[in-house]
Amino acid sequence: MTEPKIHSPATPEAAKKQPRDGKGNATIYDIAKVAGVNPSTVSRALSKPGRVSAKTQKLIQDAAAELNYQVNPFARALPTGRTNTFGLIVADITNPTFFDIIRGAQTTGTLRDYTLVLAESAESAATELTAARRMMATADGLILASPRMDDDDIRALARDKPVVVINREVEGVPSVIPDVRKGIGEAVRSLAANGHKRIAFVAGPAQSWMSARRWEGFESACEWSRLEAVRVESTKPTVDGGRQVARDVLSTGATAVLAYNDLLAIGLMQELQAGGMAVPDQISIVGFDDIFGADFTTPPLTTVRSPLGECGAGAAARLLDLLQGKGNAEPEGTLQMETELVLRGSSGRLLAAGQR
Amino acid sequence: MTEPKIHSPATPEAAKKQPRDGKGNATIYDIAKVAGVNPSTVSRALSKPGRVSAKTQKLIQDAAAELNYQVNPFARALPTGRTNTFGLIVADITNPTFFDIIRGAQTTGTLRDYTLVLAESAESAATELTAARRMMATADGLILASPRMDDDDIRALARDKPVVVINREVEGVPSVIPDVRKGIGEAVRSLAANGHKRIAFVAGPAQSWMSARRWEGFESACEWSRLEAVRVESTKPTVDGGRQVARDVLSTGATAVLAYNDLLAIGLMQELQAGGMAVPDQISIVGFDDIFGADFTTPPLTTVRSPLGECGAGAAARLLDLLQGKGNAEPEGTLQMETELVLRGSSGRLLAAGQR
DNA sequence: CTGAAAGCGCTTACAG
DNA sequence: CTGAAAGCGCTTACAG
Repeated sequence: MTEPKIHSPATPEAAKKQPRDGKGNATIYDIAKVAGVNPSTVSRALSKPGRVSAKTQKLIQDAAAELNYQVNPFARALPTGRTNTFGLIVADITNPTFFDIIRGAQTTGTLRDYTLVLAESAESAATELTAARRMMATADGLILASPRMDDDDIRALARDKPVVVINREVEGVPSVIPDVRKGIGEAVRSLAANGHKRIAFVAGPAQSWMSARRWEGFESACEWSRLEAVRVESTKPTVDGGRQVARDVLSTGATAVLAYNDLLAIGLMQELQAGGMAVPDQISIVGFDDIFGADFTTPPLTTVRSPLGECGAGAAARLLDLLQGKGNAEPEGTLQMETELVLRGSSGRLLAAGQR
Repeated sequence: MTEPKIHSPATPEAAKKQPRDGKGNATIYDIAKVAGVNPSTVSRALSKPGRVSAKTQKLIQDAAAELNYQVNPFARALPTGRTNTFGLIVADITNPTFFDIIRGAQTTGTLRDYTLVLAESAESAATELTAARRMMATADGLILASPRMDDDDIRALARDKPVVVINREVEGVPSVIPDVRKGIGEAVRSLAANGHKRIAFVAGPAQSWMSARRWEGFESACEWSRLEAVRVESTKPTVDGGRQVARDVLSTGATAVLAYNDLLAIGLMQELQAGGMAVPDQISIVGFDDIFGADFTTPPLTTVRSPLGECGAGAAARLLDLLQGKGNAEPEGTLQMETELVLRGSSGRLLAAGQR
């Protein structure tokens, strides 16, 4: 009988890796050999400290350090099904609204030893769903920021693995949203205090969940302050959309306007100024979100700040709680983050013609 | 003899997963059963089409579709060591300079069936190295955008797996950088054509590789156009840093200034305007990068556009070529992307006092 | 072209 | 507390 042939079909890659830095990647078997224990003991020592005697623990730790051991995440993921990874899908990676959300999620993820995987839907519900499914295969859970897909798709995903939604409420799925009331209330009261009587809201996309909330908040705040609220539709929530809506805003006779978002507000302000109007002397403009660059304008934009970073961080915390079995108390509620008015130069008292 | 006991230690997770959506996750074994072939044939059909007869291929494809099969990326990664994942580390996730880089990398990654994993170094070389090592464990390769760590650390990483650097040149490591010459040349010629004689460069961080390149380009462009080039140091490359440097800029007597980046340019413009100066009538200001918001200012900022999106896309393409064994031709060279002047309102002809 | 088998590097229920 | 063993779901060299 000859020696048994050892197949090592998966080894060509390993063979390529070996020479890379002289010592290749150590495995728990290498550690076991050095420490003189069984590989399963090494596994226990490394993955759940406390289940192993202090002495062996140290032996193993030292061996691991000596060999410069790094766990192989795939090998770990295969039997457990967990990857310590969570996904975040945003509608548009170049939209500043999402920057702080990304950072917030990233930061709390890293703090809790989770890695963030980011994808973008390019504002398409179909792309979003594809990306989500793809992520579901590898990530432990998912955060959807301002998702475009419909509630049923979101619920279907949530049936598979934990999902947290930002900027939207979906029945049965936990969510984190900015509570617009406080910020809008402050904005409207500030305008009222400056003598404005009729103020306009420039709405966002018709299907936007958030735009509807903001309009509601606006209406009720105006009612409360006894101001006349008028509504103007925009074509798209961008700087360009803001420019296009300027005529309509003017024709309402409103002396102050709250825009669905900062981009609209900035475009509107640019167009009005180009037409010779003075901001805020002739018209006050208030944005929404306090995105990066909101203070680049002249005058800098007054805006209702959305706590986007906190939303991202809150969503991540929520998701990780779910993954780690905490927070069973209120797994499906909505977490509300407070908004606040950031008073800058684009809003103020109306000046009579003679004062200008 | 009793029935052999079957240990299934790794199954509690699977058991938890099963009920989730009624049918659990199908494996190649399930497909094999349905299609009536061996699992290894399924594997071949799914991972390298063409190695299997057309008939079996179809059989397998249909079974996979019917079972709604999704590969398990971890199971695939374990024997092959590949994950179809690449990492991108940026210094600051809220710095708009990186937005387009991220998007560019993301887009070409998705196109080539790779997933982007994003991390942030928070401007710290140490954090950056930690994040990089961590990513190296799971990703197939790495892109470093404006890395803060030193050349040796980068080379050490590159010894392990393919690495591509953006916005910096590191000997022995492939890189993608904007070629500043064309854009700066255009900017300086434009200023010269508008009658400026002495122009200032507001430098970025002393250790910044890019700032040094931009200053060099500025100097030689000025020499070519026979303009006097003066240099002003800034404390930090932010809007605030721009404000602080205004006095120094004024004291040089320059009538135009090119700033290391748009943030500095915007801060500088705000401070000068606040001091009563007219831009561009009394002083022209040109930024660098064309970040989001550069056109929010009044006047909108003239700037040298860096093709950041293309840099991200180019770096990703380069990395994936490396991973897929292409591009052996020039594995270590520098890929240069062209810059260009974006002429907006903040630069122009100097007006004599009487004309203002 | 296809089957049978070994192996990737971990984790964990089962016995001591 | 620790060892021996099975299993996670794939891939691929080896034989037909």
